[in-house]
Amino acid sequence: MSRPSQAKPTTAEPPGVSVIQNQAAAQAAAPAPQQVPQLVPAHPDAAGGKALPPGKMKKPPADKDSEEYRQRRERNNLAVKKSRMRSKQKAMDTQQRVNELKEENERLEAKIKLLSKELSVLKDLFLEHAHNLADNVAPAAGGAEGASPAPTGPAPGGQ
Amino acid sequence: MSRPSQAKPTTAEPPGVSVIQNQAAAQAAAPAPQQVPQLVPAHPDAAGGKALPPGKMKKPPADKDSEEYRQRRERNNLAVKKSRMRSKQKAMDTQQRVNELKEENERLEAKIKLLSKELSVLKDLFLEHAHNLADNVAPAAGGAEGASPAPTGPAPGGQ
DNA sequence: TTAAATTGCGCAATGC
DNA sequence: GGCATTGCGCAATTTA
Repeated sequence: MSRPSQAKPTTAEPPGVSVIQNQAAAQAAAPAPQQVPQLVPAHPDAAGGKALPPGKMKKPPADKDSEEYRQRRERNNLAVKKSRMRSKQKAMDTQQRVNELKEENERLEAKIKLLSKELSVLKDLFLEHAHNLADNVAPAAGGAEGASPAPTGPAPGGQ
Repeated sequence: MSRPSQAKPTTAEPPGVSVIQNQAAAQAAAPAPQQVPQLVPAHPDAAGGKALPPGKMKKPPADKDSEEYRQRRERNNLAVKKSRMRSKQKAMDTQQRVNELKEENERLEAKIKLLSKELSVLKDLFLEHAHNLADNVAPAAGGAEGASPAPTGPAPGGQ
């Protein structure tokens, strides 16, 4: 799970409240409040003059103590959480979709099987009838003409 | 791939207190050294005397300078990467599966449509033939011979 | 230009 | 004891 010391309500915390402050508060009773070691990376622009539209370089490295910095961080943390939740939800939805589609496919296959069977039966009937006609109408073959029902057809219709 | 030299300040924290720890992330492609304060919960054993099985408490606070610590971290980072890659791969596979199933679905539906049509045609032929029989056979009670229309069937080929 | 969303990454807790 | 998962925060990037 996550950090035990961090009380993380499912609902988003009110804007303007820092998580770090929450944690600090959580152990406020404990002595020796620690201070954040702050390392500020060198300003990127130190190297060469950027060829950008006049007037503005990149960004100042964002002071960590800045109120605005904390605010941005917190907003981003929120956004990240949201994004991740969505991502997970989407994954689950996709999985579910797979299941649904699988089911649907089985349904369709069953239907195909049924239709095929029906078709096969009808075709057999046709053939049988055709044979009967042939036997009755064109009795060219010498022999009994009235007795040749041809009981079972050859079962046409593959698939 | 190997970690760039990460200068982590020797922030030795007193046991039993939360502290903000620095974290650095750097990539070869995107060199952007970041020093990120991270919250570390207090050592759990700090509170009261724990009644645990003999001889073993939980863990020593894991010296961040320790060689073994760095090794563990690095291994874990590797494992995390691997796990995440798998996770993403799985998600993509699932998505692909959805696509395949959708395709299959369409195929099946088309087939059903075709079979239905064939069936419909055959049934119509049957009906038509039945009518013809009724028309030809009913009025003349004599024999069942005479004109037998029975045009050649459309010979619907399955598949 | 700014704010939100996404993405890669490391840390730590926890599961196995 | 070690790898695998998971939640989380930071920061760089991308998108709107």
